[in-house]
Amino acid sequence: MGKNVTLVGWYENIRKVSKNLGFLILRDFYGTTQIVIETEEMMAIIDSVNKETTISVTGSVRERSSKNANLPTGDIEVVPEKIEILGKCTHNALPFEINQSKEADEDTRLKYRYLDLRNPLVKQRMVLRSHVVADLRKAMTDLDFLEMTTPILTCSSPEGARDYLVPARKHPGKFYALPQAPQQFKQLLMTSGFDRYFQIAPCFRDEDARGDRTPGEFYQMDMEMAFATQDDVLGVLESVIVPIFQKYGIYDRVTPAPFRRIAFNDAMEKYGSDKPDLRIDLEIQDATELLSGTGFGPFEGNVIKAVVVSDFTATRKQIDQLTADVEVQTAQKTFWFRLDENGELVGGISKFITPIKEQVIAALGLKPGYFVGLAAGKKSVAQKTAGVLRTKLGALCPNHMDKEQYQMCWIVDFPMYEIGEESGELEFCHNPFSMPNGGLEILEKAAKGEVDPLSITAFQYDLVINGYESASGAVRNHDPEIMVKAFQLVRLGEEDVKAKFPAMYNAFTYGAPPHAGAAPGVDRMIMLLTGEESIREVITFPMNKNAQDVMMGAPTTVDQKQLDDVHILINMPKEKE
RNA sequence: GGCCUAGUGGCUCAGUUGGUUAGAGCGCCGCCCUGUCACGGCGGAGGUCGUCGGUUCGAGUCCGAUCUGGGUCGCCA
Repeated sequence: MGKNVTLVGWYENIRKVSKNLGFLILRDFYGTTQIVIETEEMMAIIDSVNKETTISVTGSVRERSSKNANLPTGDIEVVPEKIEILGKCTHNALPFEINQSKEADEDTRLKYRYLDLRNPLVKQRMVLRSHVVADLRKAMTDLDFLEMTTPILTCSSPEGARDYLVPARKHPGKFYALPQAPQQFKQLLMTSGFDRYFQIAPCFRDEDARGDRTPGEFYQMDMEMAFATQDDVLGVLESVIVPIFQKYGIYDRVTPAPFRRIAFNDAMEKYGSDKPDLRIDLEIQDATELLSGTGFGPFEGNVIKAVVVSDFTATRKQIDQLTADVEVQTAQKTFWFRLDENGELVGGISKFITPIKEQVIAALGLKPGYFVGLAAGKKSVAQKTAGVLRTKLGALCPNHMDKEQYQMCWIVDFPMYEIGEESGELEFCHNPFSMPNGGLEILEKAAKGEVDPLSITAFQYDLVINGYESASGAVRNHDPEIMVKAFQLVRLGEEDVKAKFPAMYNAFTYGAPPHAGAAPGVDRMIMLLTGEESIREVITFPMNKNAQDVMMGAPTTVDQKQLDDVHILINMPKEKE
C-alpha cells in the first residue's frame, strides 16, 4: 500500500456504480487486481474500449474501504493516474465468456483456443503440466539419466501403428516417417554405451482418437537403461512417479512403492482387462463348470464368467441400463440374477439357476442381497465382457469403488505370441523387441513342438493407474540369435529381421548390453493428476477427434509448386454414389 | 467404417400430444445508480430452430437423407 505501480493485463470486467465510479478487474497471468475508476476522464478511456482489451495502469496502491476476504488481492486496489490502451479487443461479443469457457462448445473452444487458455481454470492445466514435466526431468537427471534427443524425421517402421509420412524432396518416391516412439534410437544409444537415457519425446501415430487418446501426436517420458533388469526399471519409475502423484494429484492417497505386480493372465482372469481399475474391489469368478449345464442357451459350450456384488442396491432400471451399456461397448449380451433379502433367486435368468440354487449359492459364496452379473463366450470374449461388466458395476456401486485415490499396479508377463484373428496363425502379441522369458532355450523348445509358443511370456510390463494404461516397457531382446529365433516362430527369418530393423540388428552384432526401458505417457499422467476426463484439457493446442486443428486450419491443401517439389500427385478418393 | 448422442439468438439451455407472434439466464446496446466484487434497477436489439427433401390445413416438434461435433467399437502401446 502507498506504492506507485504499473500493472499490465487484460480488462476483464467493470462494475459501474455511477458515472464516475466503477471497479475494473485487471487480469494477468498471476491473477486479478481491482482498479478503481473515480474520474469521468478515466471512465471515458475505459468506455472507449471493449472488455479483453490489454491496458497499462499506472497509479498508487490503496487499502480498500470495503475489503473482500475471498480474493487474494481483496484488501487493496489501484487508483490510476494513467491508463494506456495497449492492444484493443475489437469484438464486443466474445465467442464465449472467458471464465466460463469450459462450458462452451468444444469445437468453438478449440477454434478460439487462445481465448480459452485465458480462463484461469484452463490455463492452470498447462501450468501444472509444465511443473510436472520439470519435476520429471529433475527426478530423472538426479538419477543420472541423460536427456538426449532423437530424430523426428526417420524411417517408416513396419510394426505397430500407421505412420505419418513426409515426402523426401531430394529422393523422389521416398518418404521419411515421423517416429511412433524413439524405440530403435534409444536402443541404439544403449549399444553406444549411454547407459541411462531419457527424453520427453513426441510420438506420432496416425490412428483414430479416443477420449484419452489424441489423434496424431502425444508425449512420452521415454527412458532406457543398460545392464538393467525389469526390477531396475520398475524401481526407477516407482521412485519417480510416486512423488509426482503425491505432490500434484487431486487425491491424497497414492499406492506406495513397490506396486503390486499382476501377471497378464491373472489380470484377464480376475479383472477381465490388462488395465484393471483396482479402486474397484470386485473380482471375476469362473462359473463355467457351475452353470454350463443349466440349459440356458447362451451358456452352452461357452466359458462363463461371473461378477458377484455384495450389498447390491441398484434398481431394475439401473440394471437394464448397465447391461445395455455393456452391450454397446462389447457387442456382447450379459446376464444377471439376484439373491433377494429373503434368500430367493430373482430377476434376469434366475429361473435357469433355481434348479441348482444351493450349489450356486455355495460355489459363488452368495448371501441375501447379492447380485451376480454373467458373461459368456469364448474364453477371451467372456473375460473381456466380464471386465467391462466389472468396471460398470464399480461405477454403479459406490460401496465397491473407493474412488478418491490413485491405485497403481504393474501388469507383467505378457504373452510373447498370440493367434492372429485374421491370419489364424501365430503372431507377435506386442512388439518383437521384448526378451522372451526363457531366452533362446524356450524358443528352441517351442520350435521343436516341446513347448506351446502361446505359453511363452515376454519381459514386458505396463504401469496401470486407475484403469488407465500409463506406461509400457520391456526388457529388450539384445541378442541377434534370440531375435532370429523369435522371428522364426512367426515364419520369418534372419533376412526379415535384417530388412525390418537393419540398424538395430547390425548394432547388436557389435556387442550389445542387456537393456530395458519404459515410456510413461505424459498427457495421460496429467489427466490423472488433474482428474480431467478429456485428454484435450491437458494439451495446449489440441486437435479435434478427426485430427483437425480447427484454429490453424490444419490439415490444408498446398500449392501445386509445393507438391511438384516433393514429387507428389494427388489421387483423390472417389465421391460416394 | 459400425453403433450411441447432440445440433434452437454471441454463449448455456427450455420448448408438453404437431397448433396463433419460438422463451429464459448470461453476454451485447441505451438510460439510471458514489464502495462494487457473479454489483444492482429500467428499457432495447438480436433467431430462415445444422442442411435438403417429405407427410400435413399447419413442422423447432413426425418421417427420410445428409452435414458437423462428442462418446464408443474397430484401430492404436
